[in-house]
Amino acid sequence: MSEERRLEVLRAIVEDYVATQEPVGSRALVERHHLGVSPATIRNDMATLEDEGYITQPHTSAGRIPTDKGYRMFVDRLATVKAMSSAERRAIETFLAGAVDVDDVIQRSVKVLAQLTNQVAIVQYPSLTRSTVRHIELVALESARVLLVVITSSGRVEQRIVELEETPNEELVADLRSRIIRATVGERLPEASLNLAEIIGSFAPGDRPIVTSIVTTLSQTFSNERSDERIAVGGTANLARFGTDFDTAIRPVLEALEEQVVLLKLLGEASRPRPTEHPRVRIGSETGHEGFAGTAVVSSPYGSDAEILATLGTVGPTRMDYPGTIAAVSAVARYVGRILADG
Amino acid sequence: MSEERRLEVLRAIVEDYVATQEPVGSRALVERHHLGVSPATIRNDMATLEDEGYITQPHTSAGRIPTDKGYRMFVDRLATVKAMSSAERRAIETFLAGAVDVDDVIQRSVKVLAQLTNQVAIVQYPSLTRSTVRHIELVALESARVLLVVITSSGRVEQRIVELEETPNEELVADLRSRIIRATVGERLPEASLNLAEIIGSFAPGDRPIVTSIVTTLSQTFSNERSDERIAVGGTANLARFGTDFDTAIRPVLEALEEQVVLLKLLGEASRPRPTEHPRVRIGSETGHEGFAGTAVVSSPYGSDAEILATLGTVGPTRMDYPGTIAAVSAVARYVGRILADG
DNA sequence: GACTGGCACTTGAAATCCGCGAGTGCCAGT
DNA sequence: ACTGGCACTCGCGGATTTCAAGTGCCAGTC
Repeated sequence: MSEERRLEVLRAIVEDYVATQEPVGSRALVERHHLGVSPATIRNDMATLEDEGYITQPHTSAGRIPTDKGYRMFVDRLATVKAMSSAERRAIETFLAGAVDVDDVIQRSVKVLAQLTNQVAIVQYPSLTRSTVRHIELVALESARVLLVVITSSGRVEQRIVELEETPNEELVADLRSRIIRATVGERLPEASLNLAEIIGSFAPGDRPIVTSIVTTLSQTFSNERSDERIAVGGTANLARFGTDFDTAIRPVLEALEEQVVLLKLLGEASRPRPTEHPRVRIGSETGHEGFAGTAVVSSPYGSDAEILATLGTVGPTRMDYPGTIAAVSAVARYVGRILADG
Repeated sequence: MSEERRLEVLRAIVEDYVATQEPVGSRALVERHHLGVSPATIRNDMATLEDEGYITQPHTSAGRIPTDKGYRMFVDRLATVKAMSSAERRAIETFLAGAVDVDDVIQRSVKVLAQLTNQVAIVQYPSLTRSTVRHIELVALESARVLLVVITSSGRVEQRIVELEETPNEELVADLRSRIIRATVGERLPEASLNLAEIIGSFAPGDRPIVTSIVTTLSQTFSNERSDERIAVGGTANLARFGTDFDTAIRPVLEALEEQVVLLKLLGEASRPRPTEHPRVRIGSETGHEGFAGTAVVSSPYGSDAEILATLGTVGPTRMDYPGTIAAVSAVARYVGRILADG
């Protein structure tokens, strides 16, 4: 029996199972896919595939369903790339282009990704640590308060209000402002943070207290882990597709979706390994998260050629349309990256 | 048979049903609550209560469960207020006080509210239209771009970048900045928006194009509906409590949670009617949203004494712990209001 | 008149049983 | 290497039964 046909059978099983959600038997297989052989032959192939761990039967008298290993094989070697239609591409592009600010871009990305894939979509906000400083503004407010505004290359704006001991005079603020700008604009945030430390020394000792508290607050803002953690989630209504048993299938995912830490782990590792062309796919236990049996994550970094801003992706049942999902994630990542890179 | 005892029975039924999630029969009732009468007597009361529409039986041979009308009666006249323990109050307060910015306050509120109530929590961001302008800053960026930053009384910061035809000179920007500040600071956003319109005329015709595009962008920002629509949702894993049937019980709620419009309607109407001390409770059809049968919303406006900033609340099954939920919503609203009012 | 004990009746939920059919593995034959 | 045939397995759906919780009502008591 040929290795080649056996893989063809595996592909057929995955496709049918994804389409019907039901275990697929040898008869149905030959009927729907014109493999030129009889059911009995297929049965032999299936037995071998089962021995090799690619498929399994839920119970003796049922058809086969793919295992995680089976899906893995499908994704790696069998799936044919399914490009988005140009109409779809244009729809995504114009929908995203209509956004008014970064927040809006992210919101729209989540929405469009959820709709395209019929899955749960998650989009990480552009990372701060990976962006550069575009501009910084100091604004003296009433009663010894100063507002700090930081604009990053990705268009994100962070602000912070500093409470001072005494109201600083205008020249000091102006001076400080221009020095800060000189020291940080164009730098990546971690470097900018370092440069800031040196500024303090250049001021008269009398001004030090004020300068120090402003600079340290700014520095904290640059290295703020929390703001790296922002993530938007959408399409949770699609959780229905995960299965009927709430407690084993749906609940764990819902809980994970509320734990940014978990989400970040799921997304964060997407960018690291071999820089694949395609989005990264993790199936079942590959997600490294228990309760995610039966769940697969498709994720892709986004950004410009020069820098990766963050990651986005979808979470769905392992029995998903991989080619379609991969295409959608990939397309959305491309457009979001393009839009946010321009600012 | 006394009216008084009948209401006592209703209260007992609600409490037991909320606790056990199971229809409650006459025997169980007399056992758990020391009403000094026999099951038979209770049965008579129950028959009457059923005639009056406060309770119903799912099927003939089962116990009774409260109807929406029954819950309504319970909430209005039977529920005893359950204050939060001072430990709980302190926990809420310190947790919320740890927030670094408005965004963080909202995130934390959602989290704490969801945890306290074991329900889905929703918190609306402070409304723009109801706040006043605290400060406005214009910053000339590179290449004919100007950054607008608006700080509102509630601490929210909105920013927008304007692309101009040509780079404005510094004096113009400074002049415009001070006039804008004079015209808007301290005003509510809608009024500020009106005042802005008058500014344009006071500039030399040559400067009009630049002034106009800046001012109109600002004006749009003030009246931006979208930013009023921001809502944070949390505790969706608690949806499990809604019931076991995903499609009829959980799905509709999940879908509603993704539709800000719906959420806003649910929350938005909380502030309008008779200004009750307590949070507003809407039960089942009272939510005015189909698919919300079996669902109740507890919501409360928050803000300072002077102004209402926005609304927050929880969504849960009608069989919820009303006293506890009301207390939690009320407490969180109070603390969030206090924190955001200070800025 | 209000309450109670007793009793016949209803009815859904859980347990049990059964037949059907899809699907399998294996074997002998081409 | 493939195929047709066949005996076998076994879960699912439907029907049937049992069980017990709960009710409504009535006659009797305080």
